[in-house]
Amino acid sequence: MIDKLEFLLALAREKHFGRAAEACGVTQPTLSAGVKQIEEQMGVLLVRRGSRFQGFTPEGERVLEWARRIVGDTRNMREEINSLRHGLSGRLRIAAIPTALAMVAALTTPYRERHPHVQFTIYSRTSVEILELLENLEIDAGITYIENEPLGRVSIVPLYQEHYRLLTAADAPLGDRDKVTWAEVAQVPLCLLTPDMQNRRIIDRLLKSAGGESRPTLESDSMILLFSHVRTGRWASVMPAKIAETLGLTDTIRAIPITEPDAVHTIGLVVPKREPMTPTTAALVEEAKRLAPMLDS
Amino acid sequence: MIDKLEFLLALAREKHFGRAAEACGVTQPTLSAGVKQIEEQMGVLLVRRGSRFQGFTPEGERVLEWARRIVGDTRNMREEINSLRHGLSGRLRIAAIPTALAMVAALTTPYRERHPHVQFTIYSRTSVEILELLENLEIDAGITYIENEPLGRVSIVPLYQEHYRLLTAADAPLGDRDKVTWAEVAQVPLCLLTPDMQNRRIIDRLLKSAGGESRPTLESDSMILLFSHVRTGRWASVMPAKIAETLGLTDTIRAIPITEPDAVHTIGLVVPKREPMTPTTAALVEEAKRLAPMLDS
DNA sequence: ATGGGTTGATAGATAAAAGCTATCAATGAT
DNA sequence: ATCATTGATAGCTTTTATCTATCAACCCAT
Repeated sequence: MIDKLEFLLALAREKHFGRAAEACGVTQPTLSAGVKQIEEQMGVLLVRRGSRFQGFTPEGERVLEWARRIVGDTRNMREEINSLRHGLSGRLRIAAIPTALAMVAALTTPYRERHPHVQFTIYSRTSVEILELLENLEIDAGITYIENEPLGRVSIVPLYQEHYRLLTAADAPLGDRDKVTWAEVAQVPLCLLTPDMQNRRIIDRLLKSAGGESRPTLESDSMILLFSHVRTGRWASVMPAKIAETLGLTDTIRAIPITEPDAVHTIGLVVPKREPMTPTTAALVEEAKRLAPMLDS
Repeated sequence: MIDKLEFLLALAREKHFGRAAEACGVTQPTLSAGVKQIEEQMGVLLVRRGSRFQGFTPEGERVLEWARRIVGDTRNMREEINSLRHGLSGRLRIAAIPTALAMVAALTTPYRERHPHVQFTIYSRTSVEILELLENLEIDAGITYIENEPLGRVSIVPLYQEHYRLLTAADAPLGDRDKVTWAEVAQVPLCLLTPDMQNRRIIDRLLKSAGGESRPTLESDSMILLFSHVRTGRWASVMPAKIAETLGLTDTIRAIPITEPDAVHTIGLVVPKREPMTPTTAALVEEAKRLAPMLDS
């Protein structure tokens, strides 16, 4: 029965019987039969079909919601019992927005000290994708912007505020300043993240409200790429302070605080709201709470 | 898998492989195999055995906790989908303490007006039993004392305060009074519930703190029996006002308010704390909230 | 229109599992 | 010592799950 519910979850993610089957490690007829069996047990059609997958019926959406919970709890049970025997172990799957990647190490390093048998998988994803992954139980925790998160579905631990820096060569325009305003930054050609990233949209908004406009000369979804360009001394970029510091400043490249406003958005750890959590996730939340006061200096 | 978890729940209730199997509608070897299979999947012994059932291991207790949740959610899912198709239907199982039985009709009657296809099963149980039944998913709701309930496990809707009455013949001692004190009541020989009932223990406490002692001339676990004795005119009893009024007063039998203190304990509806609730249970909670202000007059 | 490519359903065979009956071994009580 | 209770085990049967192979509907591009 629980396996069948997993079929349903896979189908919701993949929106395709064949791929869902593959993801579950069964053949397509098996998955089809499984879905049909749930439908018979419930006495309702759950999937809208018509020679191809066309989404779920309203009843299907409800069953899906329950399935997420039931399947999730089953996994949590397994993990908890495992932890009782072997201490914390298993794999912790975390997704973070690119600008937060640099601080993940601040979380994983002390975690690993305490629980050496836990393994990590870290994904770099957009904030929207992170929420989807959380929904679908594909990750255990996300690190992302915590403003306007749908409370009730997730638990949140605030970690730090994003302070922005203008990264530029010391001999470039504005390169000699101790601080700059967003209005000034708007005059400089920038390397920025692609517009599907929330960080980029935030920067766009800040530039716009300072009377400027966002016309980046270069876009990428990789912070490394942006930084490597800045490092040549010929490009400039805007990055959160945390990642700018981590990437390492040379004497020729400066990270200049941008003010008015100084900090706007908060980054936090986001985990599925479910009591009790898995022991590994609970430990991560503990670690985040421990870490938070040390970050926001 | 879920069936196996149900085996475990049955075993926890029945504390006996044979009876648990019967309750699940399978044979004893089948249930034994099911339990063993979960143990293998978890990699831990869950049940302490030794030629007979000896309870659960610590891991077993944890699995049991999860099993309750998972099995409960599965049932809730089924019921919710059913409701989407047929409107509210099914059976609502409620247990109430004896002194609250009289007011159950105030809940079920308007409920039935709104949802005619829902059937009821009402049990008369002690407050302790009610909590056990709730734990084991054997009832959907309880009506009991809500003081010192373990919050977190259950949701509570207060319904009314218990006001006590001395039931006695008009021509018996105290029979002519408009109100009496607990100290005075302590002087009268009474018919009371058996000491396993919380109501009795409450009355004992009230009598004791008024300097009296509880030496009932007659004990029973049935309110009907107590009342029928009072009705002969030769016995007296202490009952909550609600049930005294419902049982019907004659001109020879009076229900005299007992003061100092007047009311102490609150009766409420208690349902498993789980979001979302089954639609039938949610509707019952609604009904209780609607009813509560009308009761406490 | 028509043919190739995709998608999910169906049929038939086989393997896996779940369940039953019958029986046994261990334990406790009389 | 004997008997009753309780849960485990063995052997067999039925049911369920899954696979491979194939089909029908549909989409799209020519």
